[in-house]
Amino acid sequence: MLNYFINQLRITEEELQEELREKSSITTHEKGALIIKNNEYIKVLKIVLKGKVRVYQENEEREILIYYLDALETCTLSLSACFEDCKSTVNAVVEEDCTILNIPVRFVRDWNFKYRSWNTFTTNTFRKSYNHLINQYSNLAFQPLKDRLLDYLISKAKDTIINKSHQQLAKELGTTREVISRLLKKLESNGKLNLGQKEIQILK
Amino acid sequence: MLNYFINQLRITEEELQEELREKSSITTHEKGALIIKNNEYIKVLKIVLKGKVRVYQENEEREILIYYLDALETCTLSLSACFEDCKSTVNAVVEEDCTILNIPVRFVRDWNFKYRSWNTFTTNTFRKSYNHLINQYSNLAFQPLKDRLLDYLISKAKDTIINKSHQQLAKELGTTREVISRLLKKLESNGKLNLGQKEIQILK
DNA sequence: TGGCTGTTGTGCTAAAAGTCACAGGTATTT
DNA sequence: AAATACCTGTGACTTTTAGCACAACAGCCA
Repeated sequence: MLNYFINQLRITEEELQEELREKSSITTHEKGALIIKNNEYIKVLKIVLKGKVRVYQENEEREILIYYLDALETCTLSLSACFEDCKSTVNAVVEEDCTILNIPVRFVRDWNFKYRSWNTFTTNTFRKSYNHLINQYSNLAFQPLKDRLLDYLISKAKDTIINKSHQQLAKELGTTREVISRLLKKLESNGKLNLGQKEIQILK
Repeated sequence: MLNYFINQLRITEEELQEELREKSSITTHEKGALIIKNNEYIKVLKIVLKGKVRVYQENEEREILIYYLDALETCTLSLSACFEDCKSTVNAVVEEDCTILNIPVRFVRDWNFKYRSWNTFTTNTFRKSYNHLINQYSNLAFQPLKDRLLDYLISKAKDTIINKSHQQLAKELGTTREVISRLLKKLESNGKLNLGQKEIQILK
């Protein structure tokens, strides 16, 4: 499992491979587990080896999705915290049973200048996340909810089907259930999708 | 001017100081100049030494502010582009006459692993920008325009006065002029501010 | 002075999004 | 089968934001 990570990230330095084996730990978590909590100190960098994690902010009754972590992705906010002790401003919950690589923050910082492949990894993580977030931000600013909803469904559909309740969608898009239900109905009558019980099928 | 930058960023490596002197150039721009254009290739990293620059995205008639660059701040999107050739997705316009340090992208990338102080600089730039953007994003998602407007005015006020037209504010917040005019009137009658011609005074 | 441009105020209307209330459906558990 | 929890649909209403139209005023300059 760790070797998979080392290969995928092209970590060629023997010494870093050794450090990773020694200093990191691997944990598994079941769907629904809360693995990062708002306002708690971040002590380890979490990298998803397998499964899926949802990272979101909450505000009273509302939530908004920040990003999903898929296999081989890293929580950028934790990465950021590695360079300066700070508390988390987000929550992370397991969406699909997952295996996680945990690296104590002090090593992450040290390795950044010590190993070239690690430096590439952290830089790329920041870059990708930053670009992704800019897109999210500008969609939120410019696009009506209806469009954001459809885009979101398309991006999340595995082979055209999404198995999420309206309530879940509402939370991820930062709105309320009724609004989503109505928009979905409208999209259905426009022939964009079919609605079922906890199932949405994108057409075409 | 360059020495000021070198000092402020604690660039202690003699060799890097030398490279900076050799390879970067300094340019000056007047208020209103467009120094980064959407959809053009990014060839140099721009660091503001003096003055102020506004970075924004546009979408037909609307705009939305991404960030302001003040003295010693760096355009994070250009920094990101240094690690992979790509086009700009934003515009940058000079708000206050400014002096800019330009560093060709290839050096920025090379220095990242060569000089520790440069590595610290790029990492911190990413971190700060990422955190800032997360905040912007979550404000946009959770706060009504009225609150975002007031927060924005407070953050932009030099000694309680802002000299911007309603139209400008509307653009920076991604909305329209009439909406801003009305919200400002409401804030005025709630005793939060005083309105004048191209002048807003925050009270208390 | 008069014309031009940019700025601000505001009435009216509409669209988008959110809130409340309630009805009926489905799935699971006991 | 009954109870429970979740899920979906929808009417009626409010609030927020947007769009159009037009009036008034300020600042500049020819």
